[in-house]
Amino acid sequence: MDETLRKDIHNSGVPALCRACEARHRGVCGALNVEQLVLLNKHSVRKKVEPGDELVAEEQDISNYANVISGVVKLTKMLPDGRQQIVGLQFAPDFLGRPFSKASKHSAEAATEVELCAFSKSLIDRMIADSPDLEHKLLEQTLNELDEARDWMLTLGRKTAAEKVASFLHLIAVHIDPEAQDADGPISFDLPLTRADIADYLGLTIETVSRQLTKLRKDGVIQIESNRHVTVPDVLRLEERASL
Amino acid sequence: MDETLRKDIHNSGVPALCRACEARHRGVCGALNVEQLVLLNKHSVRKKVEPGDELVAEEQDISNYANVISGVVKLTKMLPDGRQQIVGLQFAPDFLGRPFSKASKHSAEAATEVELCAFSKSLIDRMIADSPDLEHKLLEQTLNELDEARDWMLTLGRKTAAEKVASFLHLIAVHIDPEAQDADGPISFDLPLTRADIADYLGLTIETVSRQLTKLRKDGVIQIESNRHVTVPDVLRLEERASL
DNA sequence: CCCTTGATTTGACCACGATCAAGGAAAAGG
DNA sequence: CCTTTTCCTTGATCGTGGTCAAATCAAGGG
Repeated sequence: MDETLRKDIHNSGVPALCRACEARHRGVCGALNVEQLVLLNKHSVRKKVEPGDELVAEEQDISNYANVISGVVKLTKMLPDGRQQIVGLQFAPDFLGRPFSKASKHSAEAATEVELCAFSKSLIDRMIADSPDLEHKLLEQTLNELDEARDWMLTLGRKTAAEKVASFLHLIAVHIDPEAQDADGPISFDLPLTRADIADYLGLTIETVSRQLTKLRKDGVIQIESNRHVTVPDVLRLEERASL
Repeated sequence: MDETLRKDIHNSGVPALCRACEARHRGVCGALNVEQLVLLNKHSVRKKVEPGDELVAEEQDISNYANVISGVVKLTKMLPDGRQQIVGLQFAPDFLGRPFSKASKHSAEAATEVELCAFSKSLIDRMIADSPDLEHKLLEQTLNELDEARDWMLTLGRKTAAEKVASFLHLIAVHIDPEAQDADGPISFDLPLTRADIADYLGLTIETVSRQLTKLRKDGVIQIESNRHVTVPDVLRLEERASL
């Protein structure tokens, strides 16, 4: 009783769109009070973008930030001659943007269909300046991204192709279903990336990715249906293959 | 006149050790007021550690943070079977530590002789909690480290051995002498890492690193004296070799 | 239904970087 | 000083993963 009442009070004034939004619960918006939420909501817009759509180009000036509501965004970097590397994946409810810097150091592109909640950089920058809670939340997310980036450096620098592909599948499995970490039942999910994207994420070619997936399938570590849907009967076996 | 007077006032009360400290000017201590500086100084201790000394072990609980005063610290991760990857290098006046997490996700080891200014985690954590400026500074450093990590992922995933070694030399050159970025005169420096460390940073073997250094030397891109001292006559040529 | 288009798989071959092995050079210790 | 140890270089050979090429599969569109 009291419980529900308090919840109502707490939600009163919260913009409708925010109420069910993951960004409000686990993302940066969780650091905002009702007043700030209303203000931000007034200047934000929901967008749906298609796979392949570019959100921010490398070196481009940033005018907007966004929260990922659903889907997967890939952050990529390119060498002058065109070789490409995916340097990060952002899932809901990650914050998308680079505070305190005018230009982005990498490009951001929708890997799947993506829903965004976009808002102006200047407004957030102002809110950051006078809301320590928001800055704290950003620091936490950034530290987590740094940890993930460094984990991935180990994968890129020292693992074999077979281990890289297994590591990738494990990473996706865990991100799609955080419970999968230590579940012993089978888990299954759709790959959010094409073979070409997977190759760019792992520093491999698509042929090698394909061959290693086939190998995992033939060895019974995974099942693949229609190229995108993957089932992992035993996460522990996958982890072994990934040298985790 | 007025200038120097103000400076005196500004420095009055500042602990002697901090006055000439880089961490105070470019590092996190720059975000502290005199009072905080005095408090921190009272609970901090300068240490000198030798190359190879381990500062923080992987998975170990963290009880201390530190500023790097001089020298280079390498952050490393290891696979169960012993393969190792350096996931970051910290130079003065970088902050060393992982706020908001009990255990470290990587090990930290002195690559050269290193001077540290160490202080207790709990004190800093409390100072962070009520000093938005400090948290802001930490966020900035973390964002920069994230950018660097992602830059390096491109190097690890997509560059050839030759390009990796050139990229490493360029990175060190720029870190030792930030002006080197666009200088056209020759620059020279001591390598802070052994061949083995360079290999671990680049995801290569020491043999390959050695061969590529020899190649760069024979091609006149660099000169090497007594294995550690490197001279780069033309930074632009090095950048070309690094595919920057 | 067939044709087009793009994504994925598979095969044959090759090269880059790893591995194995030895020798040389520089620093450390007696 | 010479010895020992560590670090670095160089050479010979091997194998993983890249390259090139073709076949197969899946999804729309006419």
